[in-house]
Amino acid sequence: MVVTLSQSSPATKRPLTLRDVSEASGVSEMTVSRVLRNRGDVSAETRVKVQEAAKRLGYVPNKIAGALASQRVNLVAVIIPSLSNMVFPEVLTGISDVLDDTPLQPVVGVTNYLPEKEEEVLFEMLSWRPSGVIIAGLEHSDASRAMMENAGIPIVEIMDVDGEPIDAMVGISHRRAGRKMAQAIIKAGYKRIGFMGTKMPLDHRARKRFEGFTEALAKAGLEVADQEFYSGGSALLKGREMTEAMLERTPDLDFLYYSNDMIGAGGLLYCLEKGIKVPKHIGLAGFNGVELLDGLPRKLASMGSERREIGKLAAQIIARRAQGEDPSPEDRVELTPKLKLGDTLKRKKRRD
Amino acid sequence: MVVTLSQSSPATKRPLTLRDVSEASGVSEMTVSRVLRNRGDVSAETRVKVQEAAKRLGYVPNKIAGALASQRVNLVAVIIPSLSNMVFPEVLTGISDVLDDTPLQPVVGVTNYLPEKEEEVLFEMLSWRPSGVIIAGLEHSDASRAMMENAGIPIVEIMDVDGEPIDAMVGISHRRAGRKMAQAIIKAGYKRIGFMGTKMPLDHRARKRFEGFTEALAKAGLEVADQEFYSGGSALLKGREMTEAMLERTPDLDFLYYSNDMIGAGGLLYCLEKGIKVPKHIGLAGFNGVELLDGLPRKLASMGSERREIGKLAAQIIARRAQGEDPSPEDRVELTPKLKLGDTLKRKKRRD
DNA sequence: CTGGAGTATGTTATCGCTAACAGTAAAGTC
DNA sequence: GACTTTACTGTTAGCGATAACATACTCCAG
Repeated sequence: MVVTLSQSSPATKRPLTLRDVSEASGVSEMTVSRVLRNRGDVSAETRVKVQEAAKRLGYVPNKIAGALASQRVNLVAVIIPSLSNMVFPEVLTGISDVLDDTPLQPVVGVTNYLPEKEEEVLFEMLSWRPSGVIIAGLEHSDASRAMMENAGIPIVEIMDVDGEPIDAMVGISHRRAGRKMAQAIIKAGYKRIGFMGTKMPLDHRARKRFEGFTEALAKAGLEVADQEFYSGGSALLKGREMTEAMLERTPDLDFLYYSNDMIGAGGLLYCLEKGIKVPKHIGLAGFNGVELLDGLPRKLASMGSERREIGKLAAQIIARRAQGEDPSPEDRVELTPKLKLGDTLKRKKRRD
Repeated sequence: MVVTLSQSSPATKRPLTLRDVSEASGVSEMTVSRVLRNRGDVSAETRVKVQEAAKRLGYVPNKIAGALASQRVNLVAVIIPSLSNMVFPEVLTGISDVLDDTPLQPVVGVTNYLPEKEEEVLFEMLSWRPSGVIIAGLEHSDASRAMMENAGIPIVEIMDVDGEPIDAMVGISHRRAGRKMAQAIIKAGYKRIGFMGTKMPLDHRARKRFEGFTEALAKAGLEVADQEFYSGGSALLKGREMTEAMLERTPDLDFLYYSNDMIGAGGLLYCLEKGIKVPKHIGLAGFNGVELLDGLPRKLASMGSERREIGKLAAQIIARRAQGEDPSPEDRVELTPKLKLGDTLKRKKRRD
């Protein structure tokens, strides 16, 4: 039933090598190599001859061998905690945008927020001798740090700037972001504030936001009136459920701060459904400024985390270094997250 | 300010090789190699000695060299159209789940739905001589097909089964899925049906669903009463906007079929907001069965696309083949998408 | 105490490609 | 016309690991 139409396949199962192309086109392997990499002088005539032969045979160069011989690997290791949080694919997009204009290629590794897994992935990646590493976060195991310090390649730690980087760094201050949001909330006159977020032992950025948040509240003589943490599951649903539970438990809350937009959106939908007046009766805010929010009935207050830009800048640093540029102080960049009040945070001071 | 505590680094910038470990531990390179790969007989004594030296020096093996020498590369190329559509990260999760228990490692390439880009990515990936390829879709350029046919490695085409695979295949029939949804809609008694989806020249699966859908409608003497296509932007917002536009243009519609859940959710939120009675006045359905739906005020009718399972099965095929197993007819798997009526599709026949 | 079967190591020859260096012939320079 | 320079092509020697094949040394059976 299945018709196998094999290409002008050389019958032999052995994959093609430079030698095959060399023989087919009557020049040396070296010349073939030069044509295929477009490097060095080759006469137009032989160039065509070789290209034809390569195409006809269906030759695919062996980068393994090429990399070993040239001591150059055009890969950039990108290590992130997760793919299911849309934030990271967006960083990747930024990285790709930049690397697409260079010979470099991103290779992604996922750690699931586990330091041991990060160590593993890092080791695995470094063993391919990439041209650089882009890795989320500033917190790493000792072994991971050591590996990166000794790798002799550019390392860019992204997303976060609250800490000391190994080499380069591009991100925002999550502590500052938390503070800024707290200040906006306070300024709007809210007083009884609830917090919802992920269980944070390993999500350092969420933790730092929370710390900054409580710190700024404290400065204003306030504290978080209730809090709840979740892990796993559908974030939108969790946001809804946690909001319900919290409002039941602590009915006098007048503001809910969510550690990410997804649970924030769940909370918002819940409030709208229950007819709770937002932002008058209860104010809401999330974090990240995800695109999804644009489609909600009401715009959730949030703070952009600049992830696309972070990806771009990180990739640019790697690209520059790969071109031989030296490390510079400009390789440590702090971006400023933009506060968006949306429709869920009052704009003027509450008259009370 | 920065304290650089460099490992007992050998001062030299030159990366470590097997020889360094060999010298440090007083045995041959071969023995070191054996210890590090845990292969062949080595005395417990030397094993420890070598491991210590390797750790002390911070040695990271060079897989480039290893792969070249052993002619084995434990990478699996995974080629998908996009990362921003949550569907694909979920497939990746399935793949990782399985490959984590093997020595194999996924490497992801993204094509942005462009055949030329697919060709590029494929070429790039194959030049690393991976142990297998998992690629979305059955439609590829001639050059891409040729490359895969000649690569001499297992190829698993995923997501779709409406077509002839190069080698293995795991997916659902999108044509059938479209038909099935149409039948459910017809059975529920809806008659004036609108369709919204992505611009489809290159999204073959969306196209097939639409074809199956219209085909089944035709069989019942119906046709799509209105349709609209979008591209780019926030899907949730697009869903909202398109729904508004369509209901304005064709007010007598009684059902809206969305080619994915995200725009469906946007449409649902719009309808709820406008007080349109769902599913009585208007029925709604999407496609994919994404987790997000769980958090919506009303559950959107949808059809699961089994993507996690697809990823798993595909990875299992590659893993088996990598172990030397021969191709088998079981390597072509059609999964059955499950229809979920949710709260937006009437359950009984309309009395009219 | 000789031989065969293990263990535990070392040696040698690639793997497929590229850097570096060597030609060789044609063209340009003074 | 001898001497560079330029344009092209080839030769040689690795890159850093592993496969495959030695080579020692045990240990024990017969």
